[in-house]
Amino acid sequence: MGPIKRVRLSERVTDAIETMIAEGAFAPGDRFLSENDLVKKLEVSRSSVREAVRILEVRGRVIVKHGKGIFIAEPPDEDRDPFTGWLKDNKAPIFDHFEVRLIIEPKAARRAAEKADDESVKGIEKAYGAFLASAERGDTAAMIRFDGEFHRLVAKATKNRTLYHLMKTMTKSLPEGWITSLHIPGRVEKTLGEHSSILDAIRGGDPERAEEMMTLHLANALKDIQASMER
Amino acid sequence: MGPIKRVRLSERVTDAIETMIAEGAFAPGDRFLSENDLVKKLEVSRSSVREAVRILEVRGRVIVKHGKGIFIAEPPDEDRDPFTGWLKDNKAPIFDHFEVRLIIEPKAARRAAEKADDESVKGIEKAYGAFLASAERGDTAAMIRFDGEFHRLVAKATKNRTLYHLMKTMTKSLPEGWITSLHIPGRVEKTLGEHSSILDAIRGGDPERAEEMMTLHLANALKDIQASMER
DNA sequence: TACAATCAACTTGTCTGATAAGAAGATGTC
DNA sequence: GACATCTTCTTATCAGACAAGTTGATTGTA
Repeated sequence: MGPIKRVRLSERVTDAIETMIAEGAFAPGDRFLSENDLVKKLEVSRSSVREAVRILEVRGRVIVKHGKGIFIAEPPDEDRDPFTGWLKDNKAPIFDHFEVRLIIEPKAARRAAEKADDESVKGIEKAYGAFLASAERGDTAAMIRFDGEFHRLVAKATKNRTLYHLMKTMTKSLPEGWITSLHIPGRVEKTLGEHSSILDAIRGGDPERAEEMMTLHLANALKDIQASMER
Repeated sequence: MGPIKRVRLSERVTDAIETMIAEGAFAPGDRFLSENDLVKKLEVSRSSVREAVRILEVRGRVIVKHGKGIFIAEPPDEDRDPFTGWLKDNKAPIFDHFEVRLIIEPKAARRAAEKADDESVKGIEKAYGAFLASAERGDTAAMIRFDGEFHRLVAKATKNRTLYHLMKTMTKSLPEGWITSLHIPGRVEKTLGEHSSILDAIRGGDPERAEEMMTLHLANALKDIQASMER
């Protein structure tokens, strides 16, 4: 074990406050504890509290108003960045999103079938299982999560970390429409079947089929989304 | 005119410090003035200075080290997304980088040949011309820039903004090795020839050839880099 | 001389206690 | 009821102290 990291008191106060907020006792817009309350509660000096509050203010977690108090800020649009940020700001047309994924993912599946080791396969199986379980209890939010996880792990199995991180970004900022796609009648069942085929191909080391199945999967999903949008 | 905005002293100190940094007397990594120096220079209390420094630290402009001082931070790599950030932090292996680009870019070139309008073609021609001019005067830095520009504009010509922004991210954070690739004897001339072929195919609306030429271009570049690394 | 321990002088980190100033409700006067 | 004042919250700033990390010079010793 290395030397323990000395952490500033003011930062521990920051953590403490963030924890309090995360615990849910305060809603955005609410007044938070005053500086003096925090001094008493956390038993630190006012300087430390003030520096902690400054930090949280810059981070956009609270808003401080002279004479009035400390207020909980609106939850910041998490994770701002050009690519991710752009995707979120512009609600990337779902067409564009699919066109890119239809280019990348079949090849990713191919490479995965060529290179995946036991551990990678196990991970993908687990994501598939989690998706299945979520589907059985009708938990759409969880399904979205594990669908993304499935695709990310396929990318990861290629051992190409650039590819993996790219897929991570793409699956974590999906365009509108994707969210509702799992509500399309039959889409969940098809997804399960298609994922299963992809998984089989990767497990069996069949690059050709892996690529083909991934293409099919994405093309089917796109087709269903298009159809549901036309109604 | 409305009521003037009361601005906290600590924020004015923040501005003052940022101005000092912007004026260029301090380079990234340099030690900045100490808290006491700032107290004397700006004639404010140490609390205000400390809060200002806290703000700048959270914003990533300075790094504070206990017992050592305040240091100018590396200019924040604007464009931070998990993907961009990861690329920069991890110096993506050049192999991974090329594998991904070999997947994406030929298809991008194909789509560009299908969809490019006159304006897009003109932009690509311009980037090609700028690369050529840079090559003639041996300006490698400019060549790298216009090479990236060429590839970005091809992606842009597809009208797929997701694809464009993705390519922007990739061409703006190139792995080690890329920079030196243009120093490989003959590489510049080959690049010019290959770019020219790609441009012709896009201009002529020949998707098949555009895809093929882009594949060739990237494969050749990779081959040369590999060869030069083995020496 | 070479080397190690000690010391002195910086630095940032934290605490205490004071005053200034904004905000808002209570209070008193008209 | 309308309005100015007062009180009591709040945050903002100040001043001065001491703790603790870092570094380089000084000193002591072999």
